[in-house]
Amino acid sequence: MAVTIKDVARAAGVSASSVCRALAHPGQVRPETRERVERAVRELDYLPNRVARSLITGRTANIGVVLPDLANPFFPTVVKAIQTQARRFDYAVFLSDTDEDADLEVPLIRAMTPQVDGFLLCSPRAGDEELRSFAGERPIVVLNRRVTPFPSVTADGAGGMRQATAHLHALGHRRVAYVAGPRASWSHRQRLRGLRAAVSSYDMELIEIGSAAPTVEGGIAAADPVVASAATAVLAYNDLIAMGLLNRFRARGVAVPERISVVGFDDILLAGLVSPALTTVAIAKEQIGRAGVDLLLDLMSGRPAAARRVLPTQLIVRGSTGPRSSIRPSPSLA
Amino acid sequence: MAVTIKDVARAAGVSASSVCRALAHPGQVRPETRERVERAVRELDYLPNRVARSLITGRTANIGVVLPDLANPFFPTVVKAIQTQARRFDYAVFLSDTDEDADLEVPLIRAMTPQVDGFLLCSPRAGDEELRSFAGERPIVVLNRRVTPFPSVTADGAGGMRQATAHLHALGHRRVAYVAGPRASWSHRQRLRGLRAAVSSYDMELIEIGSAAPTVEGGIAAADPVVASAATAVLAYNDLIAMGLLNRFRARGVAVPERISVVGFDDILLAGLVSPALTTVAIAKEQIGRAGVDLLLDLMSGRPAAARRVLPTQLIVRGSTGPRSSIRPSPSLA
DNA sequence: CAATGTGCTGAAATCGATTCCAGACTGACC
DNA sequence: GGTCAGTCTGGAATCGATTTCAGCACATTG
Repeated sequence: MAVTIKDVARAAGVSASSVCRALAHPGQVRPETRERVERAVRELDYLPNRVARSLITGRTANIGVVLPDLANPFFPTVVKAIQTQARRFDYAVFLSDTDEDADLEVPLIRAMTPQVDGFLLCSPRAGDEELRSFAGERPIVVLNRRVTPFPSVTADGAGGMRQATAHLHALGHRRVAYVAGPRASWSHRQRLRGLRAAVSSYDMELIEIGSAAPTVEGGIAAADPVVASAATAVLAYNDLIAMGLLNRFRARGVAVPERISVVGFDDILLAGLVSPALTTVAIAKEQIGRAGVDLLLDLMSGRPAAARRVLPTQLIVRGSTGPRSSIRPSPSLA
Repeated sequence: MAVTIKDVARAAGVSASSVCRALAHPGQVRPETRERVERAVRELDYLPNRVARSLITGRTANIGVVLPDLANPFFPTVVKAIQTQARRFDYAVFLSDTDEDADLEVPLIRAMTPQVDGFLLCSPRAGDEELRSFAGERPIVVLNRRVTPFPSVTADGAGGMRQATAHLHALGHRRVAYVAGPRASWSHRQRLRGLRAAVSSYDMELIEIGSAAPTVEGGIAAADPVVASAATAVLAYNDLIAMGLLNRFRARGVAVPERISVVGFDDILLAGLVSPALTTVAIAKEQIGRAGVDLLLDLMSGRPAAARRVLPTQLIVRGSTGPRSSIRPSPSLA
């Protein structure tokens, strides 16, 4: 059985109240008492039970993290940053993966509520209204999405798309395709908006290819429509889709970047290691996690912090993009 | 404020005890009482506070997961499987990333103890003795390592190395290098043992290259010593190291697989997408997570289950391995 | 020397849910 | 109609830690 405050009290010859005070408010007890308690704590290897404490103080020292898919390398990086920053302030992390199922989000959040002091919702898929229903309950910070009235941390997706479009335009591309991400994804909508604006400002043509699962498989499935579209460059909602495209292009003998240029988004760990290395828009994933924790801590300690942090994105040019038509498009295409 | 059992009791016109009974032991209350309670529960949207419950029942319905590095794609896959299986039995997951710091493991486990019913330790780095000190406390299942007296789920690393070695031998390789993983890693030691045995049974030569961090950077750093060793094939502790090798080899113009064959371990998500695609030993990562949860559930419900599950591994041959010396080793090498 | 104040301490209440126990009520049976 | 068994309910205790409150001991001051 675990050591409780009573065991310490008995060992130190004082009451439980004094043990508690000695640990939580050392100034309120006599030095001698404090020493006896400290000795007993050391001897018994006592660690206060956070669960019991949380019933009184209402503070669990846990934060809940909800995200759509841990298999997408984007999220582990964010979670790791969250972990690291949370630990610095003595918070532990409760994790829930919804497997891209929007309907699972609300019940999961509800179930976690009593065990956490606040939530970091990473790229939540549930509707705005559903999320808003939690507004009164616990502090919530939303990552990679904006939902009034919650503070949020997002990346400048539109800016990233602008950079990518400028890059492709400079390489001579005039007809580009976009492989869309999940419709429920705010990031997707934001990126698409930015892309449309950039494309039209350059007077380029944009072909939007269905909604793909944000996975390698989604990219593989989208590859053939992309080729059929006769675009000379393709932007993917994220790196996994882009890698799926690369994979299918290679299998079909569609040369990258000679026949078609490919741009990803996120700059996940292995984006630079595929071949050709993936040109992509980098997001400061660690910063998102860190900033999210910071905002949440502000919120939980009552500071206002109704902020919206937008982090810059940065185009990383690698081998998967090149000048248009080093090779002529295949004749079968208009 | 959240709805408590008292609110429900008041709304239903019964005592808190009856509310509790109506929900937990429906047979013990009159049907009419049960209905009134159920109606009140629905109207108030009441959800029992798991934290408070756990103080009495000693059951938190949480399981703790501790792992060394979420940035290694191997672990998110395992964690996702754990999540999925845990949710099926109504358990939530507490996650802790130790950042490969063995000294962090013990305090983290201790801190989590009161909030979880049991632990899944993934590839723990702490010493056997330290881990054993938790033997009395909470049920523990160890993944990717064996520590008496805990049940464990491991992959057959030695078998995987045997398959990989046979593959390389069949391709004509006689002098192979191994890029070691973290010394504290049980998997590393197990794989090395299997590799040594296999290599000597084939009468091949083995060059062991220092201990590398199990990351892309670790692989990049190990690449030059590998080239200098004049081995015609290299096995890496894991896929990340292997990818680092591929990356550095390409940068140096060392052709893969012509000049040197590369074999990874784990078969992480993107192993098949790099170029050349990585030959690697696949581990049933999802099965490890699932089996771990199953074992832990057995343990937590008092069933004995002092089992050691060993899952098979499977060599996946891709483009990074080929016949020896399609190109002669460079003359600078013996 | 009494009155007032200060510093510490322990008992008791609290958090929310659960469980044990005693008592109330119903129905059956003699 | 009275007794007994059985069913159901509410009150109280419990889990472990925290906090409030009252009281004790000692010191200071008039």
